[in-house]
Amino acid sequence: MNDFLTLNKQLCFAVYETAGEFNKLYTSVLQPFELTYPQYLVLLSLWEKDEVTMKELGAKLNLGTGTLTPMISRMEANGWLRKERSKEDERKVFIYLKTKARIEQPHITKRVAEEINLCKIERDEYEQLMKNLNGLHRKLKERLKSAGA
Amino acid sequence: MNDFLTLNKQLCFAVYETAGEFNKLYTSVLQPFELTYPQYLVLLSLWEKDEVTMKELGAKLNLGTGTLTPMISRMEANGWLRKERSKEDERKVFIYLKTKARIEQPHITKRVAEEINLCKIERDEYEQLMKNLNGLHRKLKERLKSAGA
DNA sequence: CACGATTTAATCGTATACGATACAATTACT
DNA sequence: AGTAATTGTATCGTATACGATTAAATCGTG
Repeated sequence: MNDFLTLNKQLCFAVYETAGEFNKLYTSVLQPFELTYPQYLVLLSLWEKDEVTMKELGAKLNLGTGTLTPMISRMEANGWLRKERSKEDERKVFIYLKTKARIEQPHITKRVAEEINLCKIERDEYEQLMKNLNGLHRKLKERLKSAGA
Repeated sequence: MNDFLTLNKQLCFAVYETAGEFNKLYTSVLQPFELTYPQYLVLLSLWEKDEVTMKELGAKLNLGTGTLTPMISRMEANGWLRKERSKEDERKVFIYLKTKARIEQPHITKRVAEEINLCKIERDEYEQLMKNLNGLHRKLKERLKSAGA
């Protein structure tokens, strides 16, 4: 007599494999721009609000410096943005988008929108998922915080 | 005038960061068992159906051999399972759980259940998310398939 | 039987992702 | 003024995750 839920009934696995599919879908769209999926998320954040510190960007994307520092360095090497250490507080590093990111934005946005449209996700389905995922995300975050993790 | 959706309204980012939170939550629970989150998903699959081939396991978890082969090798080295090449078809490698995985199952399952219960996810919220995520996952997979990816 | 096509697993190189640690800079306190 | 505490970034080691490639094994066809 098994007392485990099957893999297919685990919410964590549903999120895990959906995240994996999103990764594959975006990777295929972004490859011609020589961007990875997480780098695209960085650009999304910076297109919305440029000139932020590494700390602020990390908080926005929920990523530690172990992930963010090498990623930003790669994006700088590829000409998307530049880093500049603050004169006022030398602990802080500011991120600035370069013109390449500005120029490519409409192209990238258009291609991504086309691809997402082709998935035929209904608007109410989208909104309900957003609402439910945000609720779930909040609960997980609160549980992690109160566990002292 | 910006024509992009903000990061916080992107479904892909909601999935991305929720997956990240699940990873952190499970990692903290599984660390005492010296298991990682993806390894736990492997065990979940094998507890449900043991004695499968690498191909079958990869299909179940939606993972390629570049990810699965080293992961299974690490789990073999840590005593969770063993690999055995088929005599009938030497291309195939079978995976068998070892007693350690059987013995530890109730302990792991109990700890995970406790932790998930502490997240206070309502049953209807859970079921609605599962339904919606499975629908989304199917659409993404179909789009990837028809794009020849 | 030989050979091409296909299948399965392994390997490789690259990019995250994480937690721990180190270091430099700033802030707070005595 | 000196020192401890805190902050912010970088580095390190390990574990995925992916797509491309390689190698061995099997299958199908002539």
